[in-house]
Amino acid sequence: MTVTLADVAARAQVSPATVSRVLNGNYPVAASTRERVLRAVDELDYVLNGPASALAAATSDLVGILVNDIADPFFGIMAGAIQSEIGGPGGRAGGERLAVVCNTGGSPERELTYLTLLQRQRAAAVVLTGGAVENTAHATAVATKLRKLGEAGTRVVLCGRPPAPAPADADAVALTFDNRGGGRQLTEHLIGLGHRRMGYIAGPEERTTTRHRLEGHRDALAAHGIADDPARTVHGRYDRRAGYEATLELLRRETDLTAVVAANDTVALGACAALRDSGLRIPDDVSVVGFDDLPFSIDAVPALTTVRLPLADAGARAGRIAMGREEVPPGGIATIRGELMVRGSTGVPKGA
Amino acid sequence: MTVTLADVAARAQVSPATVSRVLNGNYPVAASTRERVLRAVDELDYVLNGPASALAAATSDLVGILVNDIADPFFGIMAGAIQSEIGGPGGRAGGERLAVVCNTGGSPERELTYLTLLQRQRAAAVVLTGGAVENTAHATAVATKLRKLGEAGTRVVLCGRPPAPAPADADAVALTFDNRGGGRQLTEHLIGLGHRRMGYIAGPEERTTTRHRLEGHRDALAAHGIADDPARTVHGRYDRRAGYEATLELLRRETDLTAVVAANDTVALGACAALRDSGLRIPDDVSVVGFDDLPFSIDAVPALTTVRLPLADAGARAGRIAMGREEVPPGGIATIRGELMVRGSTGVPKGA
DNA sequence: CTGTTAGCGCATTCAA
DNA sequence: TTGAATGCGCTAACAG
Repeated sequence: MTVTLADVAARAQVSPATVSRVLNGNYPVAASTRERVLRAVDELDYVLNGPASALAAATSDLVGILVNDIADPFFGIMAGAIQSEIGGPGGRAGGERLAVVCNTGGSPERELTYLTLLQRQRAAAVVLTGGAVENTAHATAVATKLRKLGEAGTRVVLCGRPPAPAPADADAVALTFDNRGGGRQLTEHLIGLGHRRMGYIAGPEERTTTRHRLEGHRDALAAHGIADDPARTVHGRYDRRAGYEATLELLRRETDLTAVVAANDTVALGACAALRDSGLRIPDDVSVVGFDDLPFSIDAVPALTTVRLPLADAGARAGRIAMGREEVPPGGIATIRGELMVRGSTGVPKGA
Repeated sequence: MTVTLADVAARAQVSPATVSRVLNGNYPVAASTRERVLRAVDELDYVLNGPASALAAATSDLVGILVNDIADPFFGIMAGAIQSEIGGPGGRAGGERLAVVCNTGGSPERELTYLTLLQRQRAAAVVLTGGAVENTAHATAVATKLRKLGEAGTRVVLCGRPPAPAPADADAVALTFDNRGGGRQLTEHLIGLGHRRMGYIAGPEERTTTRHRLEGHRDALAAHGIADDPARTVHGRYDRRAGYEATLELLRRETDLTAVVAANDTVALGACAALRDSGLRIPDDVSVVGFDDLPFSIDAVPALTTVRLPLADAGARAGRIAMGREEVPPGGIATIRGELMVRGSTGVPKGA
């Protein structure tokens, strides 16, 4: 039936252990012996049995990557970067690690379920990307789960997510984005241009990313003594449609907004469409800003003013840390700042 | 140390076999017994050992998804859809299945490597998305590998990729996009508007998707007696930058093009940027068309005329077929047509 | 450097 | 409906 290690050993006239050593390349093996083994492997077209290997070694070569939505480039870029760094050194089909991408859809239950599934697989590492759900019960459950994973030898890295609460501290490394600072920069840019009446399209409630970006916005308002009118904030999903509808809603509530601050670039695109469909010009009538600087943002017309997050770099770094190939930042936490990209979608307000 | 099946069995006062049966839900177990077992599982916080389970059962709950680039929404959307369909009941131990996303970057070697890795994991199914590399040696190698996977019980589905050559026929189901038809539609739309001098920005050579779309374009030209000037075709990667540069190159070669046909939407965006930077207006001076209808395409200004591919539907269907939850199309092959979306980026040529 | 010996934790016969 | 026994294929001590 299927070829096993023993078959290879027999053909190469060595013991199974030796074959294993050659395949894993972790022990010294005589060159001639290795040669013989590899030839046998080739001749028999042998493929290692992953599960058996994982069982015996008590660790697998799977790396879990949790994302909210893999169809969203924000996550796709990070996932791709992580995956590019988890491969091992071994050129041969040894040393390679597989990325298990888990789409949580932002659901706490699914997040937990996937974490359990990854625990079941004895994943070598787990990287959680993007904002966390802000729900104490859930946060605790996740932290507990992460601690258990860590205890079982799974390296845990948070990428673009704030550090988990205490119980997980010990193990989990966190690369977090400075969403608050980015939010502040964007709104300050607008204030600097002269804007005072700005609408804010926030992401879903109970999400750290949503809250931090919004807080940055409010920080900027407060710093400049601008009243924060609650009617100017609307919550919605992180997608184009939400941006479109939220913008219409904002316009309905207050017709003389001079700027719209969107929770991210995708939402901003929806906002632009809504403004355009409402007969408003960008930035002449209304300025728009996004967040993330996804690849398509520069191609919007006018190009989107936004905050660039180094998603690929962050993902790559998370991947290396997950593989123990990069030093853990001091305190296990690193804050990654965004960079304000001023482009055509923002200008001085109409009256100015 | 770690809790095992035996521990649960001891606590529930049953045999390990019974616990296994409860967990897999495939055998009849008395309700009261099941109750007791589940309670023990909970109390001990037991998590099944995936590798052990996979070893014993000779099959895992992993599903491989091969993509060229997970950061590209084209693949992200399909991957997400596939993943959403591979869970569900009918499965073992919880019924959940994990998606192993493999980024090949379009490299034949990596494609083969990942296929081997998936084979090693005893993956329950493998879905290959996107166009294939057109290289006889490689195609044969892949086909051989797919056959082996199929023989080992792994279900193989191609999604957005033409059927593999003969050796794999037997097992692999293929959901292929009608790239040729889509390409033809786009160019015919342009010809209908009066265009005669069209530049074509193709994807990388040796890719089925590239070839089919280009052939569709040429079919349309031929059908209307328009000469196919080789100087009007430029090859490049499937990204924005390639579109930008290829467009500049086309403009350099021939200054009076009235339209640019891009290999896909991403490339089209780059083309739009290049045209704009060259002082040309879309569609007044030059019309532009893309392919795929990715989410951002409708937000381009002007909105992109393109061919919509039902990526999510196709992915979902591929996922269901991979799980044996949907009937295989007759002959194992289904062709999925795209839909022409006429939008603002195309208009009558300048002279007309 | 290489072989021998034990399990890793679970699913599944076969009996009962 | 349940239990006892067997082995899935491999790795990791421990010798030699």
